[in-house]
Amino acid sequence: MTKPRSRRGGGRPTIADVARKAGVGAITVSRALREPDRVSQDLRRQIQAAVDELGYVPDPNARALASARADVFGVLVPSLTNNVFAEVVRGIYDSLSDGPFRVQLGNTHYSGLEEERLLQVFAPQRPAALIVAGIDQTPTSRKLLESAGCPVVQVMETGPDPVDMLVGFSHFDGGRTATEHLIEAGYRRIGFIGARMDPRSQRRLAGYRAAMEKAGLFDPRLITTTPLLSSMTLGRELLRDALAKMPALDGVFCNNDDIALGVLFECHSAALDVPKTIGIVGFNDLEMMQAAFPPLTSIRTPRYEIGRRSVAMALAAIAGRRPEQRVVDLGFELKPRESTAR
Amino acid sequence: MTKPRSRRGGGRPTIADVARKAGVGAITVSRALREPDRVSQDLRRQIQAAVDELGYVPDPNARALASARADVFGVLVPSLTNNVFAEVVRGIYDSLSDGPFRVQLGNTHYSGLEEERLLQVFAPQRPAALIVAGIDQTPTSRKLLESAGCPVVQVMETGPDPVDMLVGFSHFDGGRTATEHLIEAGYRRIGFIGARMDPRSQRRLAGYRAAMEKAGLFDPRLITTTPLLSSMTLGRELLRDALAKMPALDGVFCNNDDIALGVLFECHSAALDVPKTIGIVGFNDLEMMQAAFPPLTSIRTPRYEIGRRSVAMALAAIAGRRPEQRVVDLGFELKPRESTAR
DNA sequence: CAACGTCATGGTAGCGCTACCATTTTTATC
DNA sequence: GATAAAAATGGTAGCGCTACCATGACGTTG
Repeated sequence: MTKPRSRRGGGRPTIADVARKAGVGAITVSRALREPDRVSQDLRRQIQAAVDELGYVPDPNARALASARADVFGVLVPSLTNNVFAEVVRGIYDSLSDGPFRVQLGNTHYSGLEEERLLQVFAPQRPAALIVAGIDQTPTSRKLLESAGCPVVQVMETGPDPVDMLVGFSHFDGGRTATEHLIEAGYRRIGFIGARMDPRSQRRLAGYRAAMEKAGLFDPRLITTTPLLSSMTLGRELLRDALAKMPALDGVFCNNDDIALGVLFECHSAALDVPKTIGIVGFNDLEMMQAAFPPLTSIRTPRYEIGRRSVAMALAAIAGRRPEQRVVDLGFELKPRESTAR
Repeated sequence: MTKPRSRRGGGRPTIADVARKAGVGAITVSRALREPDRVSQDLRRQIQAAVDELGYVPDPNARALASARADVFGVLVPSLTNNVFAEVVRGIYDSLSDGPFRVQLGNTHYSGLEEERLLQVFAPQRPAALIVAGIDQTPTSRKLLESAGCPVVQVMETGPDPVDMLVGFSHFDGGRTATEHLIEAGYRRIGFIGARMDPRSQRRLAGYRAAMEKAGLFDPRLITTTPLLSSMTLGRELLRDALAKMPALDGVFCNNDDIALGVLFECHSAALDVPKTIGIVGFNDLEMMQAAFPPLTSIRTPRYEIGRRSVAMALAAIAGRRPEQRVVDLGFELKPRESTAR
């Protein structure tokens, strides 16, 4: 009969059990697991054997309490269903899956207040790092991030004044490039169609406007937006609205690919030839763009790579090797396809 | 000058600080926060005032260690980018956002081994509940779930033998209903097109087969599948394959909506009239189905509701009110649209 | 009004781990 | 071979919280 376990806990082996079995001190077991280099090879082997035999797994809660640091990456994104963020999150998970870190994901619903609330929930956990989407945090959120006491990576955009580190690309340049492409292809009355005009969409719109003004083509009536959440159905509706205002429209730069696909379907439905009568450009270049008929031109954005890179930067900072480059611009790529091949 | 803080910890106020300020014992503060009913109104007020003044937030790690139970829901899904699971996850988050629970999300990549690994990571945290997608766990995973010591909800499917609780719908019936709809609409040489044939897709295929056999229409050459991850591009390719094998194909039931949309584009590209020449049915009824041209028939599945319901059941079980109904079938709904309106 | 139960509150002792410091052992240096 | 420096190991004392049990104040019952 074994000594009865203490009343609490689930009877799983603890570090003390391992230490006893291996004939060493508990602290040595702890070190062997976390900093193997600091323990002699002999003991390391003994300890590993004891760990394997007992099936010992460290308790992350106890570890977090004792070290005042949890092996958790806090991640805040505005949406879980938007494919764009889903891929960033996937990049983060893939980069973290073979290490000791867990992911704590929060959904801000594009709301600054919700972001504040979530940061307040995350902070007491003392996460190892924080990854947040966007650079438009409220002052409160920014303070919370600055005082989090861990590496912080803002993602999706570039900008001048990161809280700590920053990985993304320029939405302004993306919008401008897309619009210039339409202009070069010979389109003239080019509309902007956008839903859920979050800050990044606003910057794409600004890029659109810059390109249009430079070409002497700008007209405010070319812009059709809504604060509603983006969807393909909305893309169809918005194109109808745009055509009602501007029947002579001959091209559209869409806020994102969902809208673009809706626009394409509306063109089919109204028997408007793409690309002859109307040219279409989307944004993000989701997989569906090249599968569409006709294939749709879009701006490919490095979403997955942003996820991977943000983790790499955070891990480097945790390891004390803060990257010299605190702002990383991963760029984007115009993918011209039939929808703008006049 | 205040008494210097202990060397560790970040200097945030602890429960002892609150207790001192409120003039009560620490345990009473703990109770006031967790079970307000067991503390007199007077003390409750005093304590609340002290909490507010100090800005006290309980340390979740310490709490988890002391109570051998973390306020964490472990959630395992096969994919983060598949919109279907994204909506389940969104339902889970929305149901949990105003309570004390955090979410720990794991991506199994449709792999049983990965699922085992993740369960082994989750278990030591002593989560409050586990939500896992599917009913086809490996024996090891099943044992891990059974011995997790917390409510377990399997989601997305119905089935006879849940680990604990189960919320979903019948994929077999869904596949059969979709196929019967095509048959009733007058289609005869109805193909099945599917990618990434996970267990749920297999059951939809079985439903398709049952309907086809019952109508005397089954032919194995009508089935075109691939283990590759599903995408719209793949939908286009698979329809080409299917037509190469069976040029007389006059309808397709697609594994999921991505494939269906790819099939639609391929039809446009090959100038095949939908629904006259070919009828198309998808599965899940993502938003894009009704926005497509022509709008695509699909089987609407209660993804968001599955997420909500699974949390509701888990919370009830945590509160000691285990639902009498351990298996909940949320059903599905055929959404007939133009793509099958011959 | 004694005996008992119930309610409100508090003290003590951990939960399982690691930071900090002390001690011992080994290695490098002259 | 003495001395300093570095490496390896361990003991102690918490981290901040809650389970468990004890206490005292009240109300209820016959």
